[in-house]
Amino acid sequence: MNADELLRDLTEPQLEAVTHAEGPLLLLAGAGSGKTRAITRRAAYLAATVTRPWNVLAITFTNKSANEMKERIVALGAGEDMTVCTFHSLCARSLRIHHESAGLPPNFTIVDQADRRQLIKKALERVQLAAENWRAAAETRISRAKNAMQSPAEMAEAAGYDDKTVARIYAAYEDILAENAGLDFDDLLFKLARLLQESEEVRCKLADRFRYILIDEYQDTNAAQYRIAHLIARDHQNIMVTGDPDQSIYSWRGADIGNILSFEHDYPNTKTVRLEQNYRSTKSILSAASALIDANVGRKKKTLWTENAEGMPVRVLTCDTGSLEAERVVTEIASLIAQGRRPSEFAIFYRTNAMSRALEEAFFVSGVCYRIARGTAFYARKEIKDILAYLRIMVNSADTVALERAINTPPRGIGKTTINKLKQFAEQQGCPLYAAVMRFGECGLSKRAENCIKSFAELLQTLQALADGSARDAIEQAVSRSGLMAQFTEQKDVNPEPLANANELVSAAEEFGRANPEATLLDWLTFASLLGDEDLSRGQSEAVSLMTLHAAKGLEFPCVYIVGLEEGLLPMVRGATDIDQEEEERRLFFVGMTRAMERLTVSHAVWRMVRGATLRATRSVFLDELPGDEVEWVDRSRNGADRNRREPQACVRDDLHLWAVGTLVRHPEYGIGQVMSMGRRAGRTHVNVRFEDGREQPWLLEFASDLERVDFDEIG
DNA sequence: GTCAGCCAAATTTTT
DNA sequence: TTTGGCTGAC
Repeated sequence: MNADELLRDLTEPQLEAVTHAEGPLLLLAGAGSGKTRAITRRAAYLAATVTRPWNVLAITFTNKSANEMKERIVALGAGEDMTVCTFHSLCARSLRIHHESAGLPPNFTIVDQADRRQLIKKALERVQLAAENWRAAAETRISRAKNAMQSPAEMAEAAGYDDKTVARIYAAYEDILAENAGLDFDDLLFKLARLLQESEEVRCKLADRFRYILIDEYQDTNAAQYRIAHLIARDHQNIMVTGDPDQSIYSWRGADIGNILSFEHDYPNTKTVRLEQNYRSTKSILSAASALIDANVGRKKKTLWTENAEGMPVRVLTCDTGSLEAERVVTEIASLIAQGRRPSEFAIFYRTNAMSRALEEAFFVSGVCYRIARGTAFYARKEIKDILAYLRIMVNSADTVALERAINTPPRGIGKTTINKLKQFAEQQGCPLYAAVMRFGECGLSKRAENCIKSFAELLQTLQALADGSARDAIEQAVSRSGLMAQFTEQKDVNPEPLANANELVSAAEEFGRANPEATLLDWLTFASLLGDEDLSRGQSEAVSLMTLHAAKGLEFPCVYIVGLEEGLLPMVRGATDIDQEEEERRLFFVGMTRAMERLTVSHAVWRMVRGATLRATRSVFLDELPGDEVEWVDRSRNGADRNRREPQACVRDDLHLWAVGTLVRHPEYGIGQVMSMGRRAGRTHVNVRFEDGREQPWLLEFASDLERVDFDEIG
C-alpha cells in the first residue's frame, strides 16, 4: 500500500495522528474509537514516508496484541522488518545482545512466576524467616520495588522494620537469582532500564536503531517501562503513545496512570490527538458508561460520542442469590440463542475467578456451550515445564530450579535424601547443584543412589552436546532421552493432554525455527519463556465467553453481562482512605461496560455466598451512578415481580454409576471426547465433556442421548 | 514414592 | 466452599 492509500477512510483526528511526523505524540483514545487502526496505519505510514521499517519500534503489553498488530502492519504492506513486540521481549533481546555491558551471563534463563515463588521461598529460608508470614508480602513488594527501579540497598534505607526485613529477603533473592543465572520478568525491565541509564553506548545504539517508537496501552506502563521508553526517545523525541487513562486497571501491578497523565509535561512539544468517536456501542451503553466514569474526580475530561443507534436501555438486574443471578443470566442467554443469536456473541464478566462457579453450574443445566478465559498458560503446564527444565539446563547449567525439577522427573529413583546430600555437598563446596551432580562420586551417596545420579549426569551431558543445534531437535532429544516421552505415552489413555502438548511444543519450536533459521536453542527458550497461551488456543468453537473484568480489556461482544455489582465485590475496596483504589474499580467496571456493542446487562444479588458463608450484600454504589433515564431496573428478587420462575424438572434418568470423570464418549458430530467433570444439582446429573478440538460441552445427562460411551481399546 | 488427611488461605495477574 | 501445600503413614 502506498502512503496515500494508508490515509484512506480515516477520520479527521485519526488522520492527524497518522500523519504527524516528528516529535512526541499523545493519542488519547477512548474505548472503541479505532485506536489500533490509527496506530497500525501510522506505523506503516512512517515506514513508507519518513523512515524505514527497521527503524520503527512498536511496543505492546501482550504477545497477542503484538502479533495482531504485526499482522495488520504487514497487511498494510510495511514489511516484516519492523520490530513489533512486548516490552518484555524487547528487554530480553536487548539484554541478550548487550549482556556484557549489563553485567549478565550470556545464557541467563528467564524465571517465570512459579519458579520465582520457589526462589523467594529459598530466600526466606536463607534469611531465616518464617516463610508463612512473609511470603506474600515479599512477593508483591519485591516486584513493586523492581518496577519502581529500587535496589535492595535502596529499599533498606527506608525507615520501617517491614521495609528493612523485605529488603533482606530481596537481597537474598537477588543473590539466588544470580547464582541461578536467572532473571525474573521484572528484572527484564529493570535491568534494561538501568543499562540504558548507565551505558551511554548502549542507549545510543538503541536510540539510533529505533528512531520512531510507538507504545500502546501507555496507561499501563510502570516506572521501569517509562524509563526505557524515555531513554530511547530522549534525543529524537519521536515517541508516540496511545492509551486511555479511563482504562487503567493495573496499578496493583505497578502501572502508573501518572505516566500518561503527565506525558505532555514530560515531553514539552507534545501534540495531543483525541479519538472520542466510538464505533462500538449504542448510545445507551455509551452514555451509561460515560456517566459512570464521570464520577472519577482526578480524571482527564474526555467525551465519548457515537453515531450508532440509541439501542435498548442498559438493564440492572436484581436477584435473590448469586446462583439465581447466574441462572437468570444463563437462561436469558439460552433463550436468545434459541432465537437465533450465536453463543460467541455473548460474554459474562465478573470481578473474581471464584464467581465463575455459579455460572458454570447454570450452564450445565442449560446445556449452552461456554468457555472460560483462564490464566493457565500453555507454558505453565506441568508437562511443558518438565520439558523446558531440561532445555534450560542444557543452555544454563547454573539453573538450579530447572535442575531440581528435572532430577527426578520422570521418577528415576532419586529421592529426597539423595537430593539433600547433593545440596549439602554443593553448599560445602560453594558450587552449583549441577557441579555436585557431575561429581556424584564425592557426595557420600549410597551405591544405589550413586548409580541413579550417574546415569542422570550422563543424560545431561549427552543432552548438552545438542545445545547448539536447532531447538526442535533439542526438544525431541530431551523429551525422548529423559524418559518423559515414555511417561506421556504410557499415560495417554488416562490423560492424553501431556503427549499432545509435548507434540505441540515440538511443532511450535519447528515453526519458530522456520521463521528464524539462525535461531539457537537459547533464542527459542527466550521466546518460549515469554509466551502466554493465547497464541496456541486450539479450536475456535462457538461458545459463550466467561472471564474476569481484567481479562475483558481490549475485547468486544454484542451482548455483555456483568455480574456481582455489590459492595465488597465491585468495588472490592471502598472507603475514604482508598479513593485511588475505588476509582480504579470504577474504571474496571467502565472497561467492562464499554465492551458491549448492543446489549448490556449488569446484575447484583441480595445474598451472596462468600467462602462458604451466605452474606447479605449491599448493592454497588456504581449502580447508583448510572443515569436514571438510560437504565432499566429489573427486580427479580423475592420482593420483585418474578413469581413465575421455571422450577427445574425432576431427574429422568440417573446413570451416575455408569459414568465417571475420565469416561470416553463419542458424539456423532463432535467426535471423541472425555468427561471432564460431573455433578448433581437440583436432582439432576450433568456431565462436562471436552472434545478433541478443545471444545467443552456440558450436558444434562437425561438429554445426553447423543453421547455414546466408548472403551479405550476401541479408539486404539 | 505415593496418597490420604489436615490446615490455612482465598482480588485482579498482560510478562 | 474450594484449593493448594505439607505431613506422616505405607
